[in-house]
Amino acid sequence: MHLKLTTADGVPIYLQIADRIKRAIAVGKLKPEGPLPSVRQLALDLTINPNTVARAYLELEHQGVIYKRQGQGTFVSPQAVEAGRKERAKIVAALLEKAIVEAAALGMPPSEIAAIYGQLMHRYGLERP
Amino acid sequence: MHLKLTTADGVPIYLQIADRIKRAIAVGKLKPEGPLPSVRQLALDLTINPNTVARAYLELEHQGVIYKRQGQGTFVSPQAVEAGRKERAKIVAALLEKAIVEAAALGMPPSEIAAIYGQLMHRYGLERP
DNA sequence: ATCGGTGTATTAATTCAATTAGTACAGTGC
DNA sequence: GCACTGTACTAATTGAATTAATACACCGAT
Repeated sequence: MHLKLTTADGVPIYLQIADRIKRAIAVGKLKPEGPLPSVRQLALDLTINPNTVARAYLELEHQGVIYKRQGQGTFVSPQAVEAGRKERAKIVAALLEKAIVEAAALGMPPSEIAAIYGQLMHRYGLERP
Repeated sequence: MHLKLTTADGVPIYLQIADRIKRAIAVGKLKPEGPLPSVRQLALDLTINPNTVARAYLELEHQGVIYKRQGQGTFVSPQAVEAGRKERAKIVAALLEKAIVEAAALGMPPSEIAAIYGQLMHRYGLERP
């Protein structure tokens, strides 16, 4: 488990850890049911506090990407990939909802919301095939 | 100019002031080219620091809702209503962009983004006529 | 049972941004 | 020059986020 952390470029350590692990799973470096380094071990490697690693793991557990067995260790969840997909959907839905609720609160007509949405999707090349 | 401020329900004073003034304009209580209370006067009324009022005015100026004449005072911009509309669009666009950029970064296919968007618009009854 | 491993809980130190205020400065017009 | 306008700069306060210290609780093998 070789993680490279950029010391404080603004992104919290625990989020960096969580992100690296999710990528490792997506790429296949970490396989379902495979063990993650222990909280203490990873903390030693990175010269940080065990609690910081624990927090990263907690984040991942909430996302359903990993699970823990008390006294034994932490493992990649069998449905890690699918869980990652659902988590993505949740994040995006929350952001979209925020925008839509704000628009509605400001009295913006649906047609205008749709127009802005369409422009943005187009700008980022996200046309439907 | 009677503003009622709920002391620290979490919303910053300067934002509350800006909001009240925008509503006053929208409702017609403040008319284009009409004067706003001076920074000092309003600060006295509200028993707060002039700089706090100034900050609220700065916010509104950035949004094109008011303008200042040095040494004379602050006035409602002629295009205040239209400016308010544009400001709304900017806010909503920024929020939507955040969501779309995040979705793209997470590798979510456009069809899925569109699906979530559609669901949300439907949930909030924002169908196009 | 106890040892060496696992994760957890509680609390505190630190840092950082946001908010507000104190105070002194600068422009305008009578 | 006086009385009014907004402005600049600095500092106090607060509150949330992040990280760490340290002590606790669980598991499995010896």
